[in-house]
Amino acid sequence: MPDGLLKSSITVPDKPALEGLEQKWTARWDADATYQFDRSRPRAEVYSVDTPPPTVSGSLHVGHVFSYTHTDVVARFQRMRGKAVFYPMGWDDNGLPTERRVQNYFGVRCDPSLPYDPSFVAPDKPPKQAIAVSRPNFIELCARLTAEDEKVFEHLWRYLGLSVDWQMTYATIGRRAQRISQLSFLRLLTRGLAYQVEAPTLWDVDFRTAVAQAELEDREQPGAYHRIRFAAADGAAAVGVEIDTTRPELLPACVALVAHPDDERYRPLFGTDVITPLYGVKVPVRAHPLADPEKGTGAAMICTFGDVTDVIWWRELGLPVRAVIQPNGALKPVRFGEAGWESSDAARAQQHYDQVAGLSAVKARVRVVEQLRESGDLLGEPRPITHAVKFYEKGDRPLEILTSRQWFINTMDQREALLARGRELQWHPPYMQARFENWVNGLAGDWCVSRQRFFGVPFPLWYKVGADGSIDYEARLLPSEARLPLDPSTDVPDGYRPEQRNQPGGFAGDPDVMDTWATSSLTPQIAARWEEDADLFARVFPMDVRPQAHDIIRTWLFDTVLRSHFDFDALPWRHAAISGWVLDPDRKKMSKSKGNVVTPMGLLEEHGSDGVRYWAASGRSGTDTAFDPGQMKVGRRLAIKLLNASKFVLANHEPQGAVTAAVDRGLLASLAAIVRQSTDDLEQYHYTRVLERTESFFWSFCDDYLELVKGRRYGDQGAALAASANTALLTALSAMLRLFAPFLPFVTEEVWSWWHESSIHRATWPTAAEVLGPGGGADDARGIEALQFAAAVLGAIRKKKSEEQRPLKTPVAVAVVRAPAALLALLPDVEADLRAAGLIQRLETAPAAALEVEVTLVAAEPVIRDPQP
RNA sequence: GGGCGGUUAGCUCAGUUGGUAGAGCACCGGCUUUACACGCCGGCUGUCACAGGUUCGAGUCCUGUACCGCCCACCA
Repeated sequence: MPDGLLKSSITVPDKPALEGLEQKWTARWDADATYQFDRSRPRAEVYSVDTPPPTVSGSLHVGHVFSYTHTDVVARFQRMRGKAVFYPMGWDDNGLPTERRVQNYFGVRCDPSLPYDPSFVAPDKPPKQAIAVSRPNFIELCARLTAEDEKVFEHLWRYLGLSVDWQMTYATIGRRAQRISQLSFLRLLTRGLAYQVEAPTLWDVDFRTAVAQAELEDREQPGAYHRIRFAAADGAAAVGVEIDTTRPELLPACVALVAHPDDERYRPLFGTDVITPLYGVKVPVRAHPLADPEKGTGAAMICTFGDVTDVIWWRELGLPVRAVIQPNGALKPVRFGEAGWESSDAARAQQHYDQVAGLSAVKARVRVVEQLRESGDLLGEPRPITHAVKFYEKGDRPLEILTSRQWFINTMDQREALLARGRELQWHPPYMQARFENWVNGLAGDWCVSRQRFFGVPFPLWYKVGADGSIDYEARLLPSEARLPLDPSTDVPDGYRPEQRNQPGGFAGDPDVMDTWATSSLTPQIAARWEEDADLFARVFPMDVRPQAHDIIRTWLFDTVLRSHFDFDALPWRHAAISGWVLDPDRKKMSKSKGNVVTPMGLLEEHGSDGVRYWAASGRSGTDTAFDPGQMKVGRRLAIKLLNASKFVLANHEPQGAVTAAVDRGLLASLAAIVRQSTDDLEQYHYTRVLERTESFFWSFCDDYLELVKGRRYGDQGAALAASANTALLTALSAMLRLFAPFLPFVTEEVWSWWHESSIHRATWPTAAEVLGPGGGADDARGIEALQFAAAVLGAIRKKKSEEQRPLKTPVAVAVVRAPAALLALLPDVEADLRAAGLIQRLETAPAAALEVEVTLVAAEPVIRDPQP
């Protein structure tokens, strides 16, 4: 029984309505475990989804509703195709956004040096002065707040009708995610694919943490070129070098000047030394091909570190480090004259520097410029410019580059292998693969995965502390995998006692947490319960699809491919379904402020979940889509129409019998073709076409077919032909509802329940053979033509009535159908239906080259109007 | 500077191997038609961005240009 269990009798409400369907059916689906994953099925019969875990510290906006609907449509289709759908839901509650939200919400700040206070209770209202709490206390607050957020999210997802298995949830800060993150990391470490190194690192001075290349963004900022003179070291006054810089405050960090090897202006100076203004520090003039003769004066100041190019020069020219920026962004104290800070006039240098030490970069810049002006080393006035500056995407101040000890995961060596993985993956739409290749080809360094933050997955290891109390980072103490997850700030390495923490001869925990992407990149492993539930893992991994938006191809998609490549030497999924964004009507990305005005729940309540899903499903893979409440209204109308048309079809379903009438066969044959195309399209993630075609078919079903068979189904042409109509109606309705079910889960379930015991979402996806029934295909081409012919004649009659502004129930005195002989030959098949539907009293035919219908209406009754006063 | 998409009706968009330009919305007109007034019927609307080329024939294929959007790189 493809349709599921039939009820013993059909019950149709008098006035079917959409109101309340969301509550009614979400409760039923939950009670019936309609979307529960059947884990008895082998991998070949499973369709598994690597659902994107939304960031719970943010709020859900229209874009989420949009893209999650796409995934749900495909998941529902696969379920109806007979697959056991593994459709988990994760919550991304790990990382900086949560930290910030918790700080503001509770009025606390994390101080990792404090001990855990089990009796700590957060105040009702956040105090003005933030309360310092320990890392475990802080994490408890994070967990508490995210748990509340997750409830709100889950409610919205259920209301939207996502067919998620709510037994299968995870959180990126949860125990499982921590264990898997740590496990994968330890294995990478053992294989030499993760390593720790002290090196220049991108650094956010507000969050005081390292960040990764993938988390950068450019912002246009005002700045200025300052031309500064460096005197020659040997005192030859005529010789000096002028440079342009936008960061004069880094002058004390200058370690060399650089120009292009072929630049004739500077060739004589290569190998000589110059003296920094203000500080009198001797720095060499060097040659490097990355220096651009066209920029500024052609010579540049190399500082440790002003930008990424400085790092390259520093490394390739073997220059020393002379760092001045501290982790908090302020200039650190420096003693001129000491090693590394030798000066030709240490007292003068110190006097200048003391005025900027402790200042932020921006304030120091102002002061340094004043000093340069006073000393006469600033040539001309600063020339204002606007230039792009690198920011951490969540940060407020430009990134600095600091030398620090960080963990990295090897990526640069894997480029070729990753490009091959990208080609192996099936992208929807295919052109999104180019984004991936672009990113891989543009990688500038290995992935920095350590963050100097608190609410994240800790690195699961310790270091030995030497007899002198210093940490020996080479002497790592690694736990056994069985101990994971663990927190080295509270857990103790094997063979040590808690009192030995941070003591000479004892141990110290790694202080950092992992980049949130280092955990998110393991979502397939987390959802599939890697190394915990081997049976489940084998049934769902590698997964079938990763749905996600295009802006995080460089992060989430790339990182996940990388981790799976390392952990399994395989792709984590076969398909990547890339969704677009929701745009404001003015074509800008839907802004957060606007997203908050138009809340998803408000939209769902106003237009109905089916109406909103209808709009969402009109957005093709990869294509940005305009926010359009008009389409939601259209979707809602479609849902209402489904209720009413279904009511009509089911109102009179007896007798049933063989489908023999031409238009009936034509209807089912057309529908069979749609079923075939829809199945193919959905297999290829082309869901928009399926909705369009099905909708278009459904409207012509209502407008033409229903009108044509209205009389016959009640027995006007005898029981056999009534049976033909009723069977065709019921067959078509059943198939259409199932075609609509992935898109409009609520209204289709409601209608289905009028005559079925079980859920439409567990029903079998329709097939062409089922729709055509026994003997299908015999006369179907003729049937399709007959139906189209009849609809065309009916349309001509309506047009005439409309033109003459007469009611549609006006009888037709004479209808002359002129058409080619082949068409006219179909007339006997449809004549009775046509006469009834068009109220045609006399039907004549004549041969003609093209179809043309001449309609003469019966004379109108004289209209008697009351005389106007 | 490199890459990727886009440009079709007032708006949002389809257009699948090249064969007379489509849908919905909006707009206009009409209709109480026992499934639906949360409805029904009908109508109006186009130099398919521009310029070349291939072809009997181009929205569709090729070349170039312009504009819009996104990604990346450079940013002394």
